[in-house]
Amino acid sequence: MTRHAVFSSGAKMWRSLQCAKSELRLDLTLACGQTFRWRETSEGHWTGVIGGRVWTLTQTEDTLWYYLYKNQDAAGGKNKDTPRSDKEETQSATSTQDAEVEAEMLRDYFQLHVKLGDLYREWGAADCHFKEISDIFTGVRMLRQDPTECLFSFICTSNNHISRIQGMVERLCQALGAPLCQLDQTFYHDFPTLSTLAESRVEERLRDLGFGYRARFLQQSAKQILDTNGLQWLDSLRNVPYPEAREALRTLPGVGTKVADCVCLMSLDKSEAVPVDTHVWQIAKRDYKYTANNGQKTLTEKVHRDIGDFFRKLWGPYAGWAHSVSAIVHQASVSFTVDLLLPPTPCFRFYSALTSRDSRTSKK
DNA sequence: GGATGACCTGC
DNA sequence: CAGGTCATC
Repeated sequence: MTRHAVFSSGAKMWRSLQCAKSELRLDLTLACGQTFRWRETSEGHWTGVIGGRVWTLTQTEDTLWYYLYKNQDAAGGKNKDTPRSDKEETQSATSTQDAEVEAEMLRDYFQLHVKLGDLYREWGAADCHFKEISDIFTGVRMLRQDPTECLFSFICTSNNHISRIQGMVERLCQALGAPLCQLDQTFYHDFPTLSTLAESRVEERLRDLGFGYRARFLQQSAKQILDTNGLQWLDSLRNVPYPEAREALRTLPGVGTKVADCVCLMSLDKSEAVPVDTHVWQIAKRDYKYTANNGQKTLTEKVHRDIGDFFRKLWGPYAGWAHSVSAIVHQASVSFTVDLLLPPTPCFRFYSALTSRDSRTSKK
């Protein structure tokens, strides 16, 4: 049986690329709520799917190491769109070329061309609140996710909590995604395709899997994309301006302001998109003395826009990236293990300030 | 525009 | 109630 790869036990099978921890922290980046499928399979080792392949990643101070598993071949020609004859030969022949392609996939997924250190300096200079948390939470980086996976994962997030979302996305892939490989006792699947998600049986199937009312949103959004927009539509939104992409997404059932902004930011290259939820709104009022729309009781469309504009003005064109660093403190209070918060103390101040505020408001 | 309530499920 | 969306008033 194939095992999850561990770095110390087979280093020669691993490949690497240069990447400082200050530019990328795997643990924070993969567990901060922007993606729901990565798991820490052993200490410091993260296993997940990129581009239809299963990867295990780990890192040392200046290096990102990766192990790429071979997909189990679906015996009996189940894989209809990959004629195997010449593909396998070229694959085994040119391993250095493969390595460059693989490294490029990772650079793309982690957007390593964006210099996070420079951005942190700019955000810290413009915003003292950011400066206070940035020393502890370095290397929090926006992923460039597959738009389909991002969209349908985030449709699952409405009125929901992280632990349940993770289970739902897991079951979604297991039930409807193409099998990739098995490692230890775990089966890895690709994210379902649009055409699979659009099948009419899908709603009932997902209801049985505990998706609730979101089951219909998922199926109908997939169907609407295929029927009225076309297979390439989602990907093509990478090439249009942020406001246009945002409004386009909002025509889909189950996609409102928040989900549209998440998809724009996390998969459609809109680094200025700031997903605004009630928590971000509280932060804006408490930490940034945000006073516009003071009388509003609910998160209206105008409040969304104004708060987004507020942070874009504060943080600049990569405001969405900065937002995710700031939001991670909230994540820490909900789902992170305490050791991530350990060494420096300022973080504890922030952390306890936050949790005490939360308990106060929730008791009200 | 803005406010309200229903909507699935589970910890 | 949970990191929301939709229909309705």
